[in-house]
Amino acid sequence: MPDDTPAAGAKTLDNGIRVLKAVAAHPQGLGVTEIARVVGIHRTVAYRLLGTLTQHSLVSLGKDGHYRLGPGVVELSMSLRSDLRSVARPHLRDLAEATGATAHLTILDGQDAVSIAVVEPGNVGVHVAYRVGFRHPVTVGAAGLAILLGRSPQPGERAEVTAGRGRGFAASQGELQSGAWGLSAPVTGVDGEPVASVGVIALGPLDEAATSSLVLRAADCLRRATEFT
Amino acid sequence: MPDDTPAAGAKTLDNGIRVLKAVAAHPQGLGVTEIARVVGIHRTVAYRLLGTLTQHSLVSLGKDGHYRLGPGVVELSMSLRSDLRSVARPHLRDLAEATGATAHLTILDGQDAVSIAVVEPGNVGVHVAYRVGFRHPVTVGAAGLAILLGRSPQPGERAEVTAGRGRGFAASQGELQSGAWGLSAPVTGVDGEPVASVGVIALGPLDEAATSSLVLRAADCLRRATEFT
DNA sequence: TCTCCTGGTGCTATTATCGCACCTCAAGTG
DNA sequence: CACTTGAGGTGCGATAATAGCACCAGGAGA
Repeated sequence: MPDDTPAAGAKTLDNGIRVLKAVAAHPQGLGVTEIARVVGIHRTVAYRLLGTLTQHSLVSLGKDGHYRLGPGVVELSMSLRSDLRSVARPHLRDLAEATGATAHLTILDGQDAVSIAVVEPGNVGVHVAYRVGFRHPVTVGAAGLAILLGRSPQPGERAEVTAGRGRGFAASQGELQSGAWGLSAPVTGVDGEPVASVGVIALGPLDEAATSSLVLRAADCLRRATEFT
Repeated sequence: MPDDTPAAGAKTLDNGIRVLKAVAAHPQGLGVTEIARVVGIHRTVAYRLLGTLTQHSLVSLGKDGHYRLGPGVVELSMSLRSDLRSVARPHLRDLAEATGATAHLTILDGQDAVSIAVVEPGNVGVHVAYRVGFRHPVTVGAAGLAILLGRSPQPGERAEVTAGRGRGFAASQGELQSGAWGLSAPVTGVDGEPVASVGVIALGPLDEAATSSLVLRAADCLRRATEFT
């Protein structure tokens, strides 16, 4: 279902990554034969690939003969944007506590927006559970739109982007999840290029005036905190 | 330095993963030539590999021509032990709040222990920053020792393991980090096999009686919460 | 017992990969 | 300004790694 990419430069690596993603997509574990069928490769090929992946702890073989994702992947993801993320975490925490909503840091990847850090408020009983690694089109939802705010105006862009550019933040309601309200602001890098966006998600309408000032302040802190790198 | 593994089943995949890890190890970004030198492969090989990795969003090419880790890796790590992790998070949060120390969930990978979830207390000014994905020998530190508690007695095991088996938890002091005190308990799976350990890390001596009961209770909750899977 | 499906393993034809030569471009350097 | 040096990027052939076959072993179920 994912990865209908026709071909890649390195076939073996490509197959290996597809195997890895197949394993990741099935938390309950997959056998060699199943993996081969899902990925569309020969059983023995999958076998070898899994061996290599196992050596790197990217997958691990359970006693039931099923492969599951291994601890190596979190070691990798650790260092992704560790600068941005570690800098962002305290600000996200403050943001979450102050607004009582789920705060998140989202970056751009191609045509998608991907959340890379989420902090949920501790003092609120019910809140939006926003997952780290959640991927969605950048043109949908406040988090994505905020990143587009940081870019120079594009022909054919959504009206919300053009409108939000003056305000400095983007707001959305129910675009990614019905009932969820979002408000995000862009974080630009040293050269003014869009890097990411910070924002909050709540289960109901947000006080735009109060929330936006908090979000904008967090975005500003992040921008200044990362401009030394 | 890492990965002195002589050979793996699939050479191309192996090289690709090495490239990925090399990129991960240098958050400031690496050029093609540098990557090739670090990994020990030809420049053009690295080039192709990076192309494939880029297609899968595992790495991304910045405007400065440097490759950095891409968002795809967090998507992968999302689903690692998502059952255990999502179940554990609220318990870790409780543990962190109750003890005022950093709570963590650690799993076994070969001869190493790897932390896969960490919750830091919110109401304490200074606390131990324990990183997700931190890897260390399983025979060092309370987190690793606790996992060994869950296993059947091994010849030559550390005295602390044998001693701790009666109490049901392991404690250590300054093994991984001088000044850090740890206390962990094993989480066993349905078949009694060691799955992981939960514990806390603090900057000073822990009240063993009070802390251990909290940690043991968290471990018990986890054990029961995961036995349906 | 027999069958069927699974995991696992040598082995060779074939195919993907490696590494060379080559090009472009930008930054130093005389 | 010409020259050098080092970077990224690309086409192509020989070679080496891989794909897929045949085959073995074991467990579940009929």
